[in-house]
Amino acid sequence: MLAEAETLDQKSIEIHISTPEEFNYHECLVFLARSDEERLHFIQNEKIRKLLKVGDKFILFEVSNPTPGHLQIEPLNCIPSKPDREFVKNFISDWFDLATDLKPFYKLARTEKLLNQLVKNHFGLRLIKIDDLFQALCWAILGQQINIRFAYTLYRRFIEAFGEKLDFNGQKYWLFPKPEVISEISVNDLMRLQMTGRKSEYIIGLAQQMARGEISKEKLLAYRNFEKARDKLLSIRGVGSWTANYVMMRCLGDRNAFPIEDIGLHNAIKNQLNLKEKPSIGEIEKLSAGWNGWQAYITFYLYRSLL
DNA sequence: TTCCAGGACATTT
DNA sequence: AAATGTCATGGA
Repeated sequence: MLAEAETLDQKSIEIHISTPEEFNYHECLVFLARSDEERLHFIQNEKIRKLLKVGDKFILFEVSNPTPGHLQIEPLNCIPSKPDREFVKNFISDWFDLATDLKPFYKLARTEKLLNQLVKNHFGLRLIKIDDLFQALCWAILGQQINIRFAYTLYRRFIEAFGEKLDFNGQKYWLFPKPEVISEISVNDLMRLQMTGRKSEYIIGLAQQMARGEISKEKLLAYRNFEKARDKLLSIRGVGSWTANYVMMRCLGDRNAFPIEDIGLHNAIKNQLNLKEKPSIGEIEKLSAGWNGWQAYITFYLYRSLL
């Protein structure tokens, strides 16, 4: 298949996306490269490879930033149709949150020491999104009350056990498992991966709700009201305030989402301000009084500061 | 070995 | 309502 593609003009199948002024590819790459257990994208030589499935077609592509101001996306395993190219383009734009104008955030940052440091250190970092709602919720549930490193181990095992994959030139590229698959497995199937009984129940219950169509990203976005979407998320067993806000931030694009109970957030603030102890929720509420509209971005920048 | 980790839920006061 | 206990395992 590649040979066939190579006989064609490669330029004709490349996709280009122009990037805003406040965009730094490398800053985003550092976040994406934070774990070697990652299976949903593959980074090598500043290039990102990712697999998507559109209908029943696999599309494997490579993202790079050859010159400032735009991203280049090169399909590797196929010659996508025009609608598929548009799909990939939209996916990348959402993944790197390219549509958000960061100028007001950076203007706000000049007024506060904490924000000023973050923006100075990570200029151009975008809030890396998790497109798939089931994936975002599972990742958050896995991350509850355990260290991120172990959460990543569980995440990798889950993907390798139940996800689809494409072999391409000796490398495996994975897709996140589908709710329809996970809704059919047993708690023991997940406990074998070292998940706790609780987490296993949460994830299977969630998968069943999503497989039945009771919960979907489309339905949540159709509310056009983040409060209602949050309430719906909170109705899911295993989803509390932290998880709901985390998913609002990483998947649904709510810039006001603020997982204020987040231990990582607490540690990041402690580091940035050289505090002796982690700040209390009350202290963070005071500290964040002027962050309206940018809580999600600030949280993401604080996560980045921990790497 | 102890304590903690990007919490949620059930139980007890 | 608010505090306390439980889940449960790897990592530092």
